Amino acid sequence: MTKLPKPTEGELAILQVLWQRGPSTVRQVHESLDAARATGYTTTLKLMQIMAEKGLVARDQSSRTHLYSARLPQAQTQRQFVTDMIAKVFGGSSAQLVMQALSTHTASKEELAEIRQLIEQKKEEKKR
Amino acid sequence: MTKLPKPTEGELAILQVLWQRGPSTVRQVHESLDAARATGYTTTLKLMQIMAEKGLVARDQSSRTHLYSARLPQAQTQRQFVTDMIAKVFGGSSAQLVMQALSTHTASKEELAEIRQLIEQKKEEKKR
DNA sequence: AGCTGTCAACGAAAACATTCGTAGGTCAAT
DNA sequence: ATTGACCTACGAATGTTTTCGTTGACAGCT
Repeated sequence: MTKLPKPTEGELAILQVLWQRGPSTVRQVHESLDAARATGYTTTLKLMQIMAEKGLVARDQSSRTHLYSARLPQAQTQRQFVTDMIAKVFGGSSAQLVMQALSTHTASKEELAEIRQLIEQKKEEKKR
Repeated sequence: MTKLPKPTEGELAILQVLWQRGPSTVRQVHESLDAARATGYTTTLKLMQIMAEKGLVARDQSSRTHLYSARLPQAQTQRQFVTDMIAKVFGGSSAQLVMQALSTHTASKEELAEIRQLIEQKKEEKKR
């Protein structure tokens, strides 16, 4: 298993769509992106072709309009970015990242409860 | 007030040093970086000059060896990156980012307590 | 058969980021 | 006054990412 490269910004935007929609054609992706990125169709196509080369996406060529799907699980990519960011922006402190995220971006009551539960669990683990 | 551009990777590494050390010369920054980045002195210099142009750092030219300092508070930059990342990698869900960070990167007991406290506070706010 | 709209492929330009060599200035010690 | 160490400035090469124009193929319609 060759390690896949870290997606660039543009690639990330595409992955986001693929994760959300599941396997999609270039046109579908391009249209989903349209709001966020003002860019031509061939740009999206090219990017997706490059991603296929890199192995970031799988491509089904059986019909004329190819079907692309993400090869990386979303969670794994998220982990990669979080790790990177903790090192590069938070000087290694994951707690600082969490605090920053929590204090500026409010979560719902349910989410807060979920997070709290995770913390309790972590604390239990510490005791042992 | 002109909005400052998002720092690139290399710039971030330099900012990191400036935040930690306070105002520093190019040499000091370069030496601090040395472990992490295998790059020549003039590369660091150039990067810092560019950052000065962009407004990311302030430069005191009064003595021959210039003194550079970060113009952005660390917390503000962290906020910028977190916000960006929530949008681009977590599809807008801050809670997911927090969960991801907490579950893969363990924090100390004290930090966990601190985070928990912040959550309790948030929950109180929700009630009102 | 000829037209039209849609597609993938490709190549090249443009934009951006990183790297370093070289030159010229200043300062202090010899 | 010359040398050597150290500094900034500048310009150019390299590398990476993004962008798009053009081409040729295919499919459906008239």
